[in-house]
Amino acid sequence: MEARHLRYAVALAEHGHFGRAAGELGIAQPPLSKQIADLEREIGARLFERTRQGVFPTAAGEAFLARARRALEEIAAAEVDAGRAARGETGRLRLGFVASALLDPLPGVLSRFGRERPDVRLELHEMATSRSSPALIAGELDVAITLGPPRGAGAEHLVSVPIGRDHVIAVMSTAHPYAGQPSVSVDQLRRQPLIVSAGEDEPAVVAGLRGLLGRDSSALGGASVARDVHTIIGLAASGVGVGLGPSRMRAVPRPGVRFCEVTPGTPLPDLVLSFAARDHSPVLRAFLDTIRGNCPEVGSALDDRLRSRT
Amino acid sequence: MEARHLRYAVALAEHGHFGRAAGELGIAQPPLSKQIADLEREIGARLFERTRQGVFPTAAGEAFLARARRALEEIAAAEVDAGRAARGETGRLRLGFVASALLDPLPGVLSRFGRERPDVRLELHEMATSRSSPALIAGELDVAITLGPPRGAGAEHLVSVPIGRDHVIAVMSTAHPYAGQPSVSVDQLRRQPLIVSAGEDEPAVVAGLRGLLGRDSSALGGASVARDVHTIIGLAASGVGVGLGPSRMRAVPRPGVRFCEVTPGTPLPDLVLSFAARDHSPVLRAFLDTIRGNCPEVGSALDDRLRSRT
DNA sequence: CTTGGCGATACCTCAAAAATATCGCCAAAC
DNA sequence: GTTTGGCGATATTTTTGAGGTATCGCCAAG
Repeated sequence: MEARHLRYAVALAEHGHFGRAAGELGIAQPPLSKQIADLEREIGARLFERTRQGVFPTAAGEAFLARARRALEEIAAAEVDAGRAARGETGRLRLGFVASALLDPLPGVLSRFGRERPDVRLELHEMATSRSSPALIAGELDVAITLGPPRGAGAEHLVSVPIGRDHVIAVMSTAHPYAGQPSVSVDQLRRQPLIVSAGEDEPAVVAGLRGLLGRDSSALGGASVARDVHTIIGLAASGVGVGLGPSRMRAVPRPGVRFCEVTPGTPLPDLVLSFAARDHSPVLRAFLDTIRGNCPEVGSALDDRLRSRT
Repeated sequence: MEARHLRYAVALAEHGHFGRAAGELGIAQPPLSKQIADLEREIGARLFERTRQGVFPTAAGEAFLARARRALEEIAAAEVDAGRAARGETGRLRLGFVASALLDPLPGVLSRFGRERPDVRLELHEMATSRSSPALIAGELDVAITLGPPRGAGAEHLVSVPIGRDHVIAVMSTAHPYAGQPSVSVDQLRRQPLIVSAGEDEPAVVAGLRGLLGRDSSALGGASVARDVHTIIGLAASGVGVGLGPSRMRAVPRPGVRFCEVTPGTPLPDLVLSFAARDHSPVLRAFLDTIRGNCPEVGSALDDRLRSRT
């Protein structure tokens, strides 16, 4: 049995007349008669009662038509759904990201993506840089935002693009003596109680600080340690000391604190976006477009990477 | 889009291999490749990813396949449902009947029909003989059991068959003086307080009784009147008098009463089954078969009527 | 009795589904 | 390195069957 039989039976039931139903279907009457006859032979039962007053479904016909209409709806929906999925309007995107990405690029990216693709299910997983690459390679994530490019086995199957430069800045209470300065120097920092992030979560930031303060970083030894930037800012605001962290911290709105550049400027690992080179999913594509629109630093690097992948 | 495309796509997804899917479908590989290509062109999106490791659905393919499977299920169900409806295994039967039919043929008929056709929805309507025929003609009933054949406008479009003869019998308490007799005579009845059914519900029975007792039926004038046979039997059991009613009363199980033939024997109108001559519904057909099996008096009369109708 | 409308039938045409043969590609084996 | 084998795509032919035209048979209305 073919979808044609369903369409013809439904049209015949709607018009109650072979000639008019055939006209509506864009065919002549004899083929319609034949197709209905074939259908009835296949079912093994008369589906329509032909009378002078018109053509009416039998009980078997009614049972058939109910199913036929639903089948046709499913077929139409199959075409629509597949098209929407192909255009990336529906589907799922599993995003792994380091917590600091939540400060700067993610809020804008996510809200914009959610507006542009309301029917895409976003699955967000905050995770350390080191866990993202294996998850991408294993197919457990579709896209990841990490600190620095992915490494480890299978990293060559990933495409990655820097989406945000970063460097160390200081944060302190507005009441702090240095708060009036445009920037603070390393020498000044050495004389301060410092607050830094925990090494395990963001080893790159800690390494950057060590580089900044010099090998003899006795100051770091006595620093307070916080697990995320919100805590660093909170401690700095309460006057415990001067906080050090990624420039991304500026995105946290908080009265009573001041952010300062640190001299000399000390770069931190880039925020990097990566995904499987073989993934051509349209949802991923749409997400990359959103990233490009929201991260000015991306530029044409992403297009280059997309063009050169397998 | 045709059902063929759905079947091919589902088979391809199941086997992950063009050649094997084609084999399973009973076609060669090239036609399958072409049909899938056509389908993808119609949808406007690639539905399957061809890799060295096998053929896998894309996101669009998954969306399509989910709908396709449901559509195919509906199509299969359409065939099954239509077949079942055509064989009268499902559907609806609206039966109008006089109350006295509930005494004798209906209990057996209904329980047997319910066992044989568990998925047919039975709609039972107790109604007076005079209301059944119009309801049949108007299409509000599928079949009716009446006292005597249908009359009135449109009755010629009905087929009717007697399914049970009937005559007047008496019922009395086992303590009654006549209870030991094999039968009671009209003369004996004239000397008794009588209990008869109400005229409006079963005028035919009352007419039969008047004929039995003679024109000068003063006895009837003073009779007690009950609206149904159960009341007649109940009153007779309590010794109020002798009840008169259709022989069908015997079917009511009740200790403490005795049923007697009345001499001379007085016929009552036949119980008649009728239905629309143009109704060829298989459910009706099945019901007629059950009637035939349960009512020995029907014999071949029903077959004759079925054969001769339009 | 005739006419007209409707569905079925007969027959033909042609599009397209499927079969056969072959190609191109890539990975694994030698 | 070359070869081989497996797989999907392509080219070409064959065949099926969907659809078109002409016509029939039937019945009800005029």
